[in-house]
Amino acid sequence: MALTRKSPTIQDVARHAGVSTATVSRALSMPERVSQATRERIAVAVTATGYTLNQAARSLRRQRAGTIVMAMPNAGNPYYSTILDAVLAEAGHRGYGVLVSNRVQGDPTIWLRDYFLSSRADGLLLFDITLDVSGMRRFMEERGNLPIVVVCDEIIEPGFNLVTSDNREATGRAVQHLVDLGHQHIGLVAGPTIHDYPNERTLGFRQALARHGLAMREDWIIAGDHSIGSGYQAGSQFVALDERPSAVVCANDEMALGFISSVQQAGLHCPRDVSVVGFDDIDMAQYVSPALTTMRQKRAELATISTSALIDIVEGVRDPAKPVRIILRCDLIARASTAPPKGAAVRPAREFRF
Amino acid sequence: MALTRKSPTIQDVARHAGVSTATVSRALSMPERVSQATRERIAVAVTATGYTLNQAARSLRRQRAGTIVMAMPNAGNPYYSTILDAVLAEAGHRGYGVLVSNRVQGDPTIWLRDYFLSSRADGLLLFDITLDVSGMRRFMEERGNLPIVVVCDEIIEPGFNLVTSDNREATGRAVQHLVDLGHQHIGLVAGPTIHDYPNERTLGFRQALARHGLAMREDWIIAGDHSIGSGYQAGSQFVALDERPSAVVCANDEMALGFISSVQQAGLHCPRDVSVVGFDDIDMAQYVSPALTTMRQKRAELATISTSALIDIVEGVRDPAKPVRIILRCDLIARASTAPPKGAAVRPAREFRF
DNA sequence: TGGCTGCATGTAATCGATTGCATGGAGGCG
DNA sequence: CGCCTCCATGCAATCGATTACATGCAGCCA
Repeated sequence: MALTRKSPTIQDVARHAGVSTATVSRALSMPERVSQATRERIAVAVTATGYTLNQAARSLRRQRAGTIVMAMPNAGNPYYSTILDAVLAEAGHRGYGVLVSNRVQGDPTIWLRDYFLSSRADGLLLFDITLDVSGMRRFMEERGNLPIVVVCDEIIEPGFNLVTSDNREATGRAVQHLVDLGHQHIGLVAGPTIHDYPNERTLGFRQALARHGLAMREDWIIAGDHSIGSGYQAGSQFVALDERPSAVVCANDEMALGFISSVQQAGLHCPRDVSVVGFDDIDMAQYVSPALTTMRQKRAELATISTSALIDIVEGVRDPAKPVRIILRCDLIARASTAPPKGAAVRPAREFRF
Repeated sequence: MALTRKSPTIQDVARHAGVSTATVSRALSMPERVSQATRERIAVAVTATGYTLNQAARSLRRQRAGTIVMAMPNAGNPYYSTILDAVLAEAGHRGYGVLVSNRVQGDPTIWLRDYFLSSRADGLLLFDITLDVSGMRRFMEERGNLPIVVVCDEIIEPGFNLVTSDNREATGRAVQHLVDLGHQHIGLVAGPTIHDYPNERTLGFRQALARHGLAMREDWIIAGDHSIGSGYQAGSQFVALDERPSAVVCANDEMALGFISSVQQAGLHCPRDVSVVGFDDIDMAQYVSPALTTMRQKRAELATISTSALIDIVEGVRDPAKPVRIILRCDLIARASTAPPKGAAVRPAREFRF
C-alpha cells in the first residue's frame, strides 16, 4: 500500500503563495477582504498543493461543526426516504453535512449529548414522534436554548420549533371522504400512541366520527405501529371480526398496504368489501392494486422547510424568541381503494347522512 | 432565550478533580492507565460539571473523525432504507457516526474531497453503482490508500474493497426459475448501464438465455433506471409490443412493482398473462398483489459486513494489502407473480429443454 | 508637508483534547 | 542500603484554522 502522505495544510499554501496563513484563511472564507492579486496567487497555491480544509480544525476554532443531525425512530421505514433525500439536498445546498441517527434506546437526551453537545453537530432535526419531550426540555433549560426543530406527525407542546402536517384535520377529511361515499361504519388502524396518549391522527378520527354522529366501536380501532407487518396483522384481526366496518382509515400507507394485502389474501376484495384510506402518499401508493386512496403529506416540503429553519436558527438568522411553527395541509388523493359501500346503490352524498 | 452557557471542557473537569488534563484524558480513553481512586474522582467531576467531550478537538488531535460517509446515488429509494438501518446500527455499535451523502453531480471525487480528505470522515461506504472508478483510482493513487468499501450490485475492477451480491449468477437463477416453469420467451426490464457497459444483472440475463438456448430479442430488453416510475413506463412499452414474452425479469423490485401495476392497469393479468420476477426482496414485495417472486438480496448483511470491514480498515485492523472481497449469494423467493405460461398444461420441468 | 483614514496583510493567541517525555514515589532485589 | 524498575501523574507541545489586534503603506485633504 502506498504511504498515506500527510495532507497539505494552510501553512503549505501560505508558504507556496508567499503570504501568511491569516491571508490564506481570509482568501478562502472572506475573499472580498483580500486583494485581487493575492487572491489569485493563493488560488494557484491551493491547486498546486492540493490543499483541502481540515474541518476538525475549523470546527474547533469556530465552535461550529457544519453538520446537523437527522434523528428518526426507524431509518428502515421507506417513509423517511423522500424526507432524507430532501434534507440532504437542502443541507448540502447550505453547506452542511447530515449525520443520521436512529432511535437510541433509553435516555432520549443521548442524542443531544452524543452529537451536538460534543460539537459533532450544530442542530437537531427530530423526527421521533414518540419521544418524551419532558426530559429534553429539562436538558435544554439547563443548557440554554439548543437548535432543535421537531418535524413529525404530532403537535408537541409549545415552545419547540415545529414543522408538521395538519394531521388531526386531515384525518377528519379522510373520514369525510368515506362518509361522502356513503360509509356509516368506519374503523381505524391506528399508529403508535404517544406516552399512553392517542396520537393526532387517532384523535382526528375520533372527533370526525363524533362530528358525523357515527358510532364509535372500540373493537373497530386496531392498534398498529406504522409497519407494513402491523398493517397485515390488523387485516387479520379485521377479517376475524363478527361485524365489520365497511371502511377503514389507516394511520399510514404502509399499514394500509399490509392491511389490504391481508384482507385480500383472506378472500375479501378492496374496495368492494372494504374501502381503505391511507396516510402519507408514499411513492408506492399509486402503484399497488388497488391504487391507494390516501392523504398526501408534503414530505419533501416538510423536510426542506424544517432543514432550512434549523440552519437559520443555527446561524442566528432567526429570532430564537419566536419559535418556528409551520403546519402544512395534507391533500386527499382519491384512488381505487375507496368506493361506496356494498349495499349502497346511488348515494346522494349529503342527504343520507345521519 | 437563555444564554448558551459555555460547555465545560476537560480543563474544568481536571480542576474539579484536582488532577491534570492529561490524567482526565487518560481516564476517559485508557482507564486502565489510571489508578482506581483517581478514576473515581474524575468520574464524579465529569457528572458534576456535565462535561462532554469536544469531538472537533479530539478529531483534530487524533487525526481521525470518528465518522464514516455513506454515499448513495439516491437516498429517496426505499431500497436503501434497510441498508441505512443496518449501517447505522453497526457504525453506532463501533462508536462511529454516519454522514449521509447523496449523489453529487459532476466530479465523483467530490465526495473524497468534501468528506474525508477534509477530515470530516475517516472512510467511505460507496453505494453508487454508476460511479466512474477511474477518476477515483487516480485520486487514490495520488493520495495513498484511502479507506473505501464499495457496496453495490456491480463487480468493480479489482483492487477495491468490495462487498456485494452474486448478481450475475442470481439473475441466471431467476431465468432458470422461469424456464423451469416452462417459459421460453423471456424479457428484461434492465437497470441503468454503467458507462455504456451493461450491468451485471443484464449480463447475467443474457448469459442465462444463451445457456438455455433461448432467443434473445433486443426489443424485449427494456431500459429502466431502478425507479418505480421507470418500471411503470416499461410496462407501457411491454403492453405495446406486437409480440410479447410470457415472462420478464426486472432488475429490481421497484421496477417490478411499477411494471405489474402498469400491465394490470392495461388489462393484462399477472401472472396469467405475464410472469414477473423482481430483484432485492424489498419489504413491500410480499405485501403487494400478486406477491412478488424475487431474488432476495441480503441487504442487511451486506450493510453490516461492509460497515464493519470499513471500520476495520480505518482502524488499521485489517491488512490493506488484501482488499476485502465478499460476495453474498441471493436466494429465490418464489411467490405469486410467477406461474407457468398460459398455453402450458402440465410441464415436465427439465425434459422440454434441449 | 503633516496628519488622518482605510485597506491589505502579518503576528500570535486561541479553540480543547491528546500524548511523548519527564518526574517522583513505591516497591523489589542483591 | 543502594540501585533499578514500574506505575501514576504532570508538563507542555501539538493538531490546523481562525481572528483580534497591530502594522505599514497609499491616498487624501488642509
